[in-house]
Amino acid sequence: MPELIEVEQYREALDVLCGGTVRSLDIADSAFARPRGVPLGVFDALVGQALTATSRHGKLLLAHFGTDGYVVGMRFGMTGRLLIDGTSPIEALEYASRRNDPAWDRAIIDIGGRVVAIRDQRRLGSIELDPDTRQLGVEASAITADALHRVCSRRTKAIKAVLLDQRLIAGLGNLLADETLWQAGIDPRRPAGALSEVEIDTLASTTVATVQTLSARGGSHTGDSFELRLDGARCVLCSGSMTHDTVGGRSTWWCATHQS
DNA sequence: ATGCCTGTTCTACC
DNA sequence: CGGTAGAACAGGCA
Repeated sequence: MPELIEVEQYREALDVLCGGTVRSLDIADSAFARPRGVPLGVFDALVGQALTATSRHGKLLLAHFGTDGYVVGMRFGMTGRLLIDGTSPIEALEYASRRNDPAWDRAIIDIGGRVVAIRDQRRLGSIELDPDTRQLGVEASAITADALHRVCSRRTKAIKAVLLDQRLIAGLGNLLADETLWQAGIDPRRPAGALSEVEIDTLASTTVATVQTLSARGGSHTGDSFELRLDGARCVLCSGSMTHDTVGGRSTWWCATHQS
């Protein structure tokens, strides 16, 4: 997605509309709604409800409506953007088309006359009424060493796979995970449970710092290792050679020298 | 033309 | 229970 940094930008844009009332809600593509097969009519309950607050859990953007506790969850897949009156806090996503076609608007909500749209070329995002946030793990942007220790403890799968598992840690995507491990000097293939206490401490604080730094820079693609994601690249920290393989099911780049 | 891509979810299998 | 691999979803770009 849009990783948590981008979704937070979407949340801030949406938050401006708090106080407005839903005039209409249109989901253009029924396949975009979750859970699969849910009748689109359930979303009609939102019409007439006021947007009271916005929040975010990992990559899930939550819009809270009315006094009855309606919550709309929005996911943005690989190429989803949030637009308000046709403009988005993120004009173009890495790895997405530079085209910007209104035909890709999968859900449109009129809140107090302002038009909120989820524009998603690839349709890997979704919208859901009252999503179950208990399925999501600890928020990555504020993860503590204790929380990371609990998540890694006795787990045999690769640390990169743990960082990406939204049920364990919510918010990190492929770029943030690679950048964090690169900054922390940890090999993405290491079994999570084999990390030392010191490495867990380092990884937790590096995760928080990386999210903070890249947020200030403006996106998940602004990490110091992002430009090293190509064959033959040399690590800018130690001049070791960058390695590319699949880890945790995702394309992974790391420094063969200083990440151990 | 083939492979690749900031994601999630499902099945099959060990 | 834990974990892995592959496919599916989908579409544009190098």
